[in-house]
This record gives sequence, structure tokens and C-alpha cells, in this order.
Amino acid sequence: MPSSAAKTDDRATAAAQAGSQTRAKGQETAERVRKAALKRFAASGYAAVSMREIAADVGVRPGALYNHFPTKQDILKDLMLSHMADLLAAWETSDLSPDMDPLERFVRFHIRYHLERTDEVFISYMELRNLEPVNFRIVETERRRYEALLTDILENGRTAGRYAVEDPKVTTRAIIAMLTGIPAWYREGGRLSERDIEELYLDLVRKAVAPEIPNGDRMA
Amino acid sequence: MPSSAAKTDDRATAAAQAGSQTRAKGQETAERVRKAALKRFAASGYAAVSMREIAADVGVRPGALYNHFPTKQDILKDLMLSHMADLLAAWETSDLSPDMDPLERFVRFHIRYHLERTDEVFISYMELRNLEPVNFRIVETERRRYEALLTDILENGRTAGRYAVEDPKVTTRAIIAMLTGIPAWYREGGRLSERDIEELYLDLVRKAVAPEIPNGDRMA
Amino acid sequence: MPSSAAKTDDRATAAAQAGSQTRAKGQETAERVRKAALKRFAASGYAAVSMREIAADVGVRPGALYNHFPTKQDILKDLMLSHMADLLAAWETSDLSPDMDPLERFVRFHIRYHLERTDEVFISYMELRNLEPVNFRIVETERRRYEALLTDILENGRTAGRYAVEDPKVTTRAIIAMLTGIPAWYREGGRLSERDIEELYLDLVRKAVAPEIPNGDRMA
Amino acid sequence: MPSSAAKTDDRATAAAQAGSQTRAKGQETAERVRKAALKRFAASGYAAVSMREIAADVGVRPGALYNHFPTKQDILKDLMLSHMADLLAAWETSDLSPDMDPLERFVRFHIRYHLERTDEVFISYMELRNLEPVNFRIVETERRRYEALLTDILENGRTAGRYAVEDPKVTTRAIIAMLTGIPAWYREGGRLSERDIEELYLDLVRKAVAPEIPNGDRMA
DNA sequence: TATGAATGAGGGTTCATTCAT
DNA sequence: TATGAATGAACCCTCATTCAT
Repeated sequence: MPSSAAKTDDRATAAAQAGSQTRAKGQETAERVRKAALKRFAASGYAAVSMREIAADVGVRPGALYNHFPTKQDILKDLMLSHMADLLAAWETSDLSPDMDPLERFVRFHIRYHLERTDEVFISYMELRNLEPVNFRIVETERRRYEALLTDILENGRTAGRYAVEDPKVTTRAIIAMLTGIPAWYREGGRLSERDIEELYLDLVRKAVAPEIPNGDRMA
Repeated sequence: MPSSAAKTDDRATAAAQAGSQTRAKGQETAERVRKAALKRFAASGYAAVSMREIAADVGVRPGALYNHFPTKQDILKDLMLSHMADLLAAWETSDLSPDMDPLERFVRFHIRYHLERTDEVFISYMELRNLEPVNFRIVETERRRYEALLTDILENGRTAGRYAVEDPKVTTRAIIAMLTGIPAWYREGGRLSERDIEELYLDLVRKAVAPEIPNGDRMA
Repeated sequence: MPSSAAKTDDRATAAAQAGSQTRAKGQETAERVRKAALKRFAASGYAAVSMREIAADVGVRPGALYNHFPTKQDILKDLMLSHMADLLAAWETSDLSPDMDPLERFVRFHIRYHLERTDEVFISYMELRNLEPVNFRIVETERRRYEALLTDILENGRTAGRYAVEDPKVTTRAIIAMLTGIPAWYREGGRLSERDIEELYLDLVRKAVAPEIPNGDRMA
Repeated sequence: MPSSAAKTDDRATAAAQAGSQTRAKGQETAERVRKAALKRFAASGYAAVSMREIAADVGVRPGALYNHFPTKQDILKDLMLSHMADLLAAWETSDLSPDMDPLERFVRFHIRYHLERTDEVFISYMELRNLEPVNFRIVETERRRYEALLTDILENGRTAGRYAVEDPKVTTRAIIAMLTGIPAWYREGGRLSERDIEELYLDLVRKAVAPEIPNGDRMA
């Protein structure tokens, strides 16, 4: 279901004489390439992964990859662009209750999504510099769009007097960095469940933007 | 002044005939290698940087690099190990007032240090996976030691009733991720000064661990 | 016709789409690699020959060699293993009359074969130490098998009273060393023909294992 | 006691102010270089041995080798030329009884010398092709001189009717190849002692050149 | 759509050697 | 006589990619 900028997408109407079986096989191979590349890029980094390795994972010779992606760079681009698109789409269609406090909703959504797609998230941070400028810009735009979701929430909450945030943009980055750091250390089956994590971070975020500090007992 | 695991350091007892001038020249070259590699690794990633590029930056032929570092991997190791050592040493010798609230002190220290050494910080996060296991473990140990500084602060503050932190370890990671994210977007000469950043983040952190939640006006 | 452990031999079941013409071209290239390497190894020694030189001889870029042999070592292994296999196979199918005295037959076979395949013979002696242990052992086993042919002949002849050999194993080595030394100095077109050589050495061998020494006219 | 073409030989009269201690130290180093190179060349072959390895064996930095030998090639040349000189000198001063049959004397001498100096013998055969032409020619001349010793013995013996050799030059090569092959397989402490070997080979040689063929029982 | 052969560039590293000290 | 730094060339091998089949 993830969106994908794969090569064969624009060929839906292409000559049908090749038979749908061939096309289906090709699409399946493309998907296997994506999956193999995702795993490898996440594990070793884009620059350290060779087309030969991906081909071996897929069970195909290196040359065959070029039937599905014009270059190695395009595989990375495909993965990163579709990750960003998927992220934004997932937010739109999230099944978290719309009645939930928007900040809570964002925090829960972000944590859940990022713990579910650790590889995609990881490479979308690590491999930015390996994207060609044009693709880099696209990803950055999407990322800013995603961050704007949170900034809007913070600004609206501030206007409504629910949160006290001095600089919503900075706070956005602070919160997102904090949340995005989770998959770097969280391991399933450890001391804390995903829901535990969610509550702990939610608490931190809530307090960080809480409108008032009760008494003079503050530090400093 | 940064610490360094450089090659020639342990040779104090070697035959002295080669002259101190020669050796001094070598040490300077090693330092230039370190600097060039740091810049390049930060900009393009370890895997994408060639020894030839580093050599060209240093103004030396590729083979000469091997008089100072046995392998490319050792350059990375040197940079990462000395970064971690420097970080911990800098904390010990920080000139931030010891009377300051410990959490504030940590936050200010962390932000300042990380904005001053962006390249070192960057590669110490990005290139972890390119470290050989043995060096990886060393860096991880040092990192845990650094994190423990904050965890201790939080635990002590909690005991003293100054902070309310449900899970000091998780809070440690949350705070560090938040703060470490700064250099990823902060640019000198922008809208906010380093001191502005410091105050904004300090405020977020203080509130996040503040001992009480003000009123029933909380979200949810 | 020489046997060969070449890379593509075991791939009969690979997908057939690449076409037999492509594969045939590859096999021919592999054969040219073998020939070039054989000449170069014999002339300069394994260690002194570069893959670049072999590639240049073949008329191909260095990287292309690796489509046919995974490493330089594998070329050597291929040459040495197939030489030993060929030698043993040639003995089995020799067209020298089976009615001939077995020792004479062995001597003639050995001389002829070794004067025909001087390069293979040469590297099979000179480059033994450049073989990886596992391949070294294989070659040694084959060599011992070849030597056993002569040892058996000597033992049978001794039992039959035709030869007097005190220690067939030592005599085997002595004879083989003697015969194998021929190509080191023999040059076609010189004073002696191959047949002359054959007769001279045959005479030496016959006498060396002759059952009796006639009279007291022996030296010492 | 082995002769040597080492660099420092021609400097006997050089300025004495450096002190004999320094010179002695240098000569000792040169000798250690020779020994290390001999072992390494014999084990791995000239081309596969690096100056760094030799230097490490000697306990010195690579550059220091050049105080004793102008090039790597000169080390090889030194080893091979002095081996040939030593071999011929050893023959001249052999303590084998001059009353012994000359062929027996040669065989015993050759076997003993070659089992005593296996490394020198080995490289003098294996590394011939790595000698520069001019040095190659010198070694070949010496070798021919050595072979001539045996040829002369055979010719004299033939004239005297003691041996029957159809072609003394070919017989020379046959005998020398046979004897020189011994160190390739002989191992001390095995089934046979050096003296056993000597007797066995002596017997083979004696018979091979024996003046008469006993009876009609010959093969073929 | 997949193969196997080939390219051209470049990777990390090693080498024999030089030379100021 | 020995050192440590440097050179310039070369090493084996891998790479992303192309292309005829």
C-alpha cells in the first residue's frame, strides 16, 4: 500500500501484448528490489551498498535491476520520496480519534509510525546527503510540510491559551527530534512497551508546552 | 588540545636519531589528515570519502597517509574516539559555574559544545555503523557514560524533589535527542542567536521535568 | 581439450536467456585468460605478473577478468589443477604401445609430455608455494598419484626380477627429477632431437635400475 | 665464512674516523639482512617479499636497509653470487678423500652440500629469472663451471674406460637434476638418513654410467 | 524481463626507494 | 648507521552501468 515512484508506474497503459503475467512479475521484482535496498541502505548506508548486493538479495543478476530502476540513485529517491508521501498520507488517514487533543494525537501518531517504519525513517534521516539536489529539495519540502503540521498545532494551541510556546518553530524541531530519537534506542521486548514509551514522551511534551509553571520552586 | 589516539604518540622511546623536526612535521601532517577527514566525513559520509581526497586536501600523496594511520578505518576510529574523550573531558573542565542548577548546566554545556563541534558531533552519530565492532563498543561505552551524567542529575534532582521525572533513563534520551538535534538546523547568523537557542531549549527542558503540573487545564 | 575448472562450467541449469553466443564468447575469453596467464606466470612468476598485464594480453580491461575468475589466485589454481588432471589423463590415454616395457613407456611418456607442455610443467613446480593451502594439497595429492605410477612399475619390475631397485620410492623421485629437468635446458633445434634425448635418458634409466652389475670393474 | 659481495666490502680502507665499532655494527646488520632475505626469498619467492618484511625481521626500519644494499635486487644478487662462489670454493676445499673415485666424490659432495644449504640452493634455482641479465649471466657462468666439474669427471672416466657415457653433457645434467631434486622431498628425521640417501643415489649414478650392460635380460 | 560479458573509473593499500635529520 | 616522512607507481579488486542476446 505504500506509495511508490517506481518506473513501471507510468506504464499502466503500455502495450498489453506482453501479458499481465510478465508485467506482474516485473512489478513484483521491483518491490523486492525496494525491500532489499531498504534493508541494506538502513543497515550499511547508501554509499556502502552495491547494486550487486541488492541483486543478490533479490535473486537476480545486477543488470536486471536496471529494468526496474534506471540508477541506484533512483532506488534511494524512490524509497525516500515514497516514505515522505506515506508519512503524510498516514497522518491524513490516521485512525486516532479526531477528538483527541491535537498535540497528543500528533505525538502518538509520530511515535507509532516511526516505530513501525524504522528502516524508512532511518534512511530518510541518514541518506539525505546522498540524494541528488532536486530530490533532496522535494524531501525537504515534504519534511517541512510535516513539521508544519505540528507547528500549526502549537500555534493554534497557543492562540487558544492551551499551550505556552515561545517559539513554535523551535519547539516543533525540539519535539520532533525528541520523538524521532526513540527508534534509535527502543527495542521491542525490553523493559518498556510501545505504549509505555508513548505515555512517557507524551508526558514530557505536555509539560514542556504547558501554559504555566505553578510556583517559585523552579530551578535557577 | 583535543585528545587523540594518533600513531606516533606511543613511541617516546624510539631511537631518537630521526630528529625532532621530522617527527614534528609528521605530527602536523597527522593533524591535517584528521582535520581533512573530519570535514569530508561530515560532508559526504565515511564510505563516500576516498583516501585520495583526504590526501589531496592535506597536500600529500595517498601513500603518505599510511605513515600516520594504518587504514582509513583508523582515521574514523581516531576521530570518533577522540571526540567522545574530548566531550567527557570538556564536561569535567567546563567553565560554567558549578553553582548553577545541574540540569541547566548540562543543557547549556551540551548545546554550546555541540554547536562548536558540529562536524565531530555529526559523524559521531552518522558513522557509528561504519566503526568496527570493537571501536563501536568503545564509543557506545563512552556515550553511555555521557548520558549517565544527565541521568544522575535527573535522579538526584528527583530525590531532592526538584524535578519530576518518571523514568530518568528515558528522559535522558529524550532530552539529549532534543538538544543534539539543534545543529541539524541551526545556522549562525539566522533569526536566533546561540544564546536565544539556549534559553528556548532550557525553558522546554525545565518545564518538561518540572515537579508539578499547574492546573486542570491540561489537554485531554 | 585440456580439462579446466573454469567458472562457467557448472552453470548448465542457469536461465538460458542470455543466449549461447554470449556464453560462448565468455568461454573463449576465459580460455584466452588461461593462455595469457600461463605464458606470463611461466616467464615471470605468479607474483610478478599483474592482472593488468593478463588483461592487456587478452585484449580486455582488467575488471573483465573477474567475470571469468574470481581472483588472480583462482587463475593459478585453475592452471595447476588442470595441468595435473591433464597429465594423469594423458597417461591413461597414451598412444604408446601397451606392449612396451612399462618403464620405457613411462620414460618416453614423461619426456614427451613434459617437452610438449613446458609452461604448465614449469609453473606446476615453481608456483606451488603460491597456491593456497587447500589447492596446494590437491596438487600434491595428484602429484603423488602420478609418482605412484612409476613406483608401481618399479616394484612390479623388481618382483619380476627385471629391475634391481633398492628403494622404489627414492628411485621414483630420482628418475622423475632427472627427467623433469630436461625442459630446463633442452632447446628445440639444438644439437639433439627430442628422440635423441629420449634414447639417452632411457639408457640412463635402464642402466640405473638394471638387475646386475657385471664385474668388479666398478668404481671405488 | 661464505663469500659475499656486500656493499661494505670495498670500503675496507675507508676513513677510519667512524670507529670500528660503527663499522662492525653495520657489517653485522648487513649479515642479518642477508639471513633474513635468504629465509624469506626461499619461503615466499623474491617478488613476494617486501623490503619492509626484511627490515622487520632485522629489527630495523626499511630505509636502513639501503645503508647496506643499494637495492632489493642487490640483496638477491649478493645471495646468489655468493652461493655459487661458496659452492665452487667448497668443492675446492672439500675434505672428502682425494683418493675416492671422482664420481663418488662428486655425488657425495653435491648431496651433502645441497642438504646443508637448502635455502641457498632453492633460491639459486627459483630466482634465476628475477636476476638482472648481467647477474644472471654471472650465475649461469658459475653454474656451467660447476657442471663442467662433473662433465670432466665423466669424460675422464670414459677415456679411462671406467664409465660408459654416451653424451657426458647430457649425463651431467641428468645426474645433477637427479641429485638436486633431493632437498625438495628429503626431510631430516624421516625414514632415511642423509647417509642412506647418499648410498642410494650413489648406487643409481654408478649403475647409470656403468661401462657394461650385464646380460640379455634387459628390458625391451 | 533477465543474462553474462564488458567497460571505465576508481577504490584502499602496498611497494621500493629517497632524503633530511 | 638509523629514522620517519614522503613519493610515484602500481597493486588487486569492486563499482555502477551498458548492451547484445
